[in-house]
Amino acid sequence: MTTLKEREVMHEGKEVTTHRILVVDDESSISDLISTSLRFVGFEVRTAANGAQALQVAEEFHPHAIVLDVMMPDLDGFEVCRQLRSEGHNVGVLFLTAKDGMDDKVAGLTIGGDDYMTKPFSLEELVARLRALLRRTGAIEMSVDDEKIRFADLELDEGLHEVRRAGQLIDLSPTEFLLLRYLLINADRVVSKAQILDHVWQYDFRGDAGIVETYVSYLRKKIDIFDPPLIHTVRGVGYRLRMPPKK
Amino acid sequence: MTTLKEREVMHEGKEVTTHRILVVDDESSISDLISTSLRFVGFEVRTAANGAQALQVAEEFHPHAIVLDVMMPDLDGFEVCRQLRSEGHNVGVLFLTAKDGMDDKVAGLTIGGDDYMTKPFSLEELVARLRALLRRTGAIEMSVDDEKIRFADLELDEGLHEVRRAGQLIDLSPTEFLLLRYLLINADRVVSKAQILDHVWQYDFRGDAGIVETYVSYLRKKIDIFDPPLIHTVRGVGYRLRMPPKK
DNA sequence: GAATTAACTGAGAAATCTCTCAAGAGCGCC
DNA sequence: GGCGCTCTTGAGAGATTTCTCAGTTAATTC
Repeated sequence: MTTLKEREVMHEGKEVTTHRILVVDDESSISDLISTSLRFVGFEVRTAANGAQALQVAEEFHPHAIVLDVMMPDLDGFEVCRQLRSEGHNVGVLFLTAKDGMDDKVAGLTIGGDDYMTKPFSLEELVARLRALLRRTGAIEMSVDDEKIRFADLELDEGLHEVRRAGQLIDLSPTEFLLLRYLLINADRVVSKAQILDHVWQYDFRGDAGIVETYVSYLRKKIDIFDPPLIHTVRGVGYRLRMPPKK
Repeated sequence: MTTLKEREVMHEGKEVTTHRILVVDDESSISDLISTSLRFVGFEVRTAANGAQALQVAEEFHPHAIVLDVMMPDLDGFEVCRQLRSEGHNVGVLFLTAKDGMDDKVAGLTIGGDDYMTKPFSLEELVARLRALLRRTGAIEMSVDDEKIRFADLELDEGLHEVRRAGQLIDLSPTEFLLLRYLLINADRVVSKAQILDHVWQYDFRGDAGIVETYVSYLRKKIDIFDPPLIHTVRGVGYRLRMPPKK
């Protein structure tokens, strides 16, 4: 998962701002998972284990965005958010909610530039949503073109959530979309099925890598019926998006 | 197996950083095997026999990467990793897992720049993966060119997992790839079949050296149908990659 | 040059990996 | 609840890879 790094390389020469993200969750396994992931794609990350601490850290860290668990022992996420806002922190928040129980309270979370995801989530999606949030709240300025990932005649638009091959619109399921996105971000590089599983599927997925094969198969039927085929298997290693090699 | 040394020679004049690797495994036979191997290719190695000790050693040794057995009597590998990360050690981890029994827990191991291998593994592969990990986590800065090993008109690209002879792409099986890599790393030097067996095959392989002959034969059919032949037999001793001697 | 030893190669069995398909579970929507 | 859609899982066919073995060829020794 090297999204930001990728962009840094693509834009070499340009100055690249590193964005500060505050991750707030009382389960350390979750906040570790998230912060490791975000650090790796190039964000600067600070963590807090509860609401009070979150307010404290935000004070001096001035994050560009916050990943905030709704359910916490002391202040809940909503309260933390309210206090921050009232103190003038105008920061985008990506709420994390448990799957069930509070569908009602969740309504209204996205009215500002904010967003929310239910646990468990996929790390690919977390990064994508976080980046979208930074864009909406103005922390990142991006041209429309920056929202597109291109490879050969394949084009994935994150903003529009659209995929085109040779200009032709292709309808993908959410998982297919994430999978293709991951392959595109790692274009030309071999990614193992384990990597795909870890990044594209929800972090608590306990099935085996067979599902990746199935989805690659779906994807091929949708985007690789064109010429040339772009998804290549590297036997015993993984998959790779590439132009067919000039033999 | 002298990869790093090789590079040091290639880059003579340049200062070469030695990387610190922490090896953590409770079976001393394994950690000896690994640490001997890594020391030989030029890393600085420290070992720990359990999780608690690993944390302790990491504290003062500040490794660039950790080779970490998942299954250990006290803290398991995941926990060790979590504690390290939460203490701010931003270090890449190469997890070692037993072949069976924990396919489920394996999910999540490749988050960030991390990677994992199942026991038993091949030492060649361990080194290759470890180097890839150092590259990904930024502990080594490498140009794209450093990922290529060249000899004559033969070119092996580790990042792309590709081999070309005279510019022409050649498809190799995983074992063939590792074997060629080993020969390339030791270009111009004679390597015995025993050495090849020890480095390229899994460390618990119990077959005889005949298999090396078979694989050299496969390799010749794929890369040495060109002129000049590069894989030469040194009768009674081993094999050697070289330009044919001008008689 | 005959005997001996080492290396090469082809064939085939076994193991592994990949792809595809299809049945079934889960979910949201009407 | 019923319907349609997506996702999951498992099974089986097919392809590739790995390994062993044995006959053949090549090099070395005497």
